[in-house]
Amino acid sequence: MAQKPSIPKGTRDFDAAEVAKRSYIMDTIKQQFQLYGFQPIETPSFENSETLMGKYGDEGDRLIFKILNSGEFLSKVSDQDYDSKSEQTITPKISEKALRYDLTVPFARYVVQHQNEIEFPFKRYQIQPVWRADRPQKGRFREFFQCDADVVGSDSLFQEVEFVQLYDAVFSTLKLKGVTIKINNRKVLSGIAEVIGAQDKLIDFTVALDKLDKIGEEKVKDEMRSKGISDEGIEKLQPLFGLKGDFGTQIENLKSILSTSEIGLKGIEELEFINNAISTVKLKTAKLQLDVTLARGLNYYTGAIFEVSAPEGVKMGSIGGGGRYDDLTGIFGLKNMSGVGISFGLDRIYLVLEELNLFPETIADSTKVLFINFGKNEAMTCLKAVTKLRQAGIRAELYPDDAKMRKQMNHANRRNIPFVILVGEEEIKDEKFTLKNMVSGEQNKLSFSELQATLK
RNA sequence: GUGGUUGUAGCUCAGCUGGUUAGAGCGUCGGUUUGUGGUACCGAAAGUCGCCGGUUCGAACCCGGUCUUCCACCCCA
Repeated sequence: MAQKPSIPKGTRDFDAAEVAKRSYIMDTIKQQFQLYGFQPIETPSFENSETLMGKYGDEGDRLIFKILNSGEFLSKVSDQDYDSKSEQTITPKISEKALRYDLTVPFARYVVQHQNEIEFPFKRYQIQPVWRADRPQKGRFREFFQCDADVVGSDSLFQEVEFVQLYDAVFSTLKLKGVTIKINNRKVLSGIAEVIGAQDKLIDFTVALDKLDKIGEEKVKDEMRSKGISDEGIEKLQPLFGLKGDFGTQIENLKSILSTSEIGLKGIEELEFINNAISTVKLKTAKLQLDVTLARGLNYYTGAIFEVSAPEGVKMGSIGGGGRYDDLTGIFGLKNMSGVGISFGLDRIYLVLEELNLFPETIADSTKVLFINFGKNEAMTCLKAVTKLRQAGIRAELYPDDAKMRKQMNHANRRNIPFVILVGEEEIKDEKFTLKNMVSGEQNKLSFSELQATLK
């Protein structure tokens, strides 16, 4: 046997059942997006490198798939650059395009590029694959789908409120109960950094803080020290590590910690507004939780930060994330355009639904009736009937070969086709069809109109 | 990018401290049953033991490299 073909690391093939389950999730998300007034757009799978590079930090640049130029691209590299063997020097000279890494940056590019045609505030959704040159592991692939909804052109916090509702609506519709929508605010994090005298180390500080529940208080402090945050600053953080309780209690504690920070108090005010609004309209099944250690996300979040974690007991990274980014389009030259958005991780939601057995049984609808093939003449009669049934909207097919009955019946079984029809010499003579129910085993000789009525 | 792990028939996996013709279950194909499936019984086909190299009289098994799988770290959906 020849060497078996394969697909690249971190990619997958999907069979019919998997496609059906994925569509079920996608359709649910799409339906809610539309219900909330978002319009679909699509962007190319690859962008100009400069659109993507530098938008996700150094770590992100490493994970972007670069596309090699066409033609004699090496001849454009000078001997000096070539000899340098420096990836950073050579890559831009041999690669001018890259696969999209997420949907947010291409969206920002889209908004800037089409700013004169867009009616603001602009609400769009986008469901497309993205690629990351990451090492695969649980719930992490090199090709995966993101389902994003974003609004640009409005500072209103009602947008944040609606996104919390949208998360709740989608997961409730998917019957995925007990998800936690974690929320934080970049301004609160900035305020804390300010209070401890580490404004300039905001990213290092937040990345360390984010690991609190994973590596524990002491190691977080170690990491902060190693990044150059002073001991007295870390001392001031102490109340933060013990921050517990419901939304309101945490808010009150934060107010005293941040009492001297204008920006911190602004962040608290925003969180309070969102929480109050959600308390008023109520969520169906999700929980909204304030998590001051939540600091993930990209360098461009400026206000709210969201992350959705799977119900307790399911080992899975976040199944959604998002936030407010005041300045994203600024990178592409369009100022004063605030945006906020969220993303659903389709592939991870799939794994969670699978693990909890939450997919409906009936999503994979296949052929309803299979005509058994007894030979050319009989098959011709069947073909006419198949054609008419299809015109009536009934999924019907004819077994293409006059194989042994056992084989044909087995085929119907394996594909879960609920009915077969047998047409032999006798049926042709009587102008009847023998319909067999593959579940009960019962069978009847019917006229075509009776047949059609039964299958309808 | 770092560390660990996995690879044997179409699928899931056995295979002892290296030792003759590498096994099982499921599936496939054929038969019992030439127009009646799911059950049962009988039989058959099917593997360069991931790939390349090394050690050895002898390698699925030991060693090195490489690819792949899965897991953790970094980071993230």
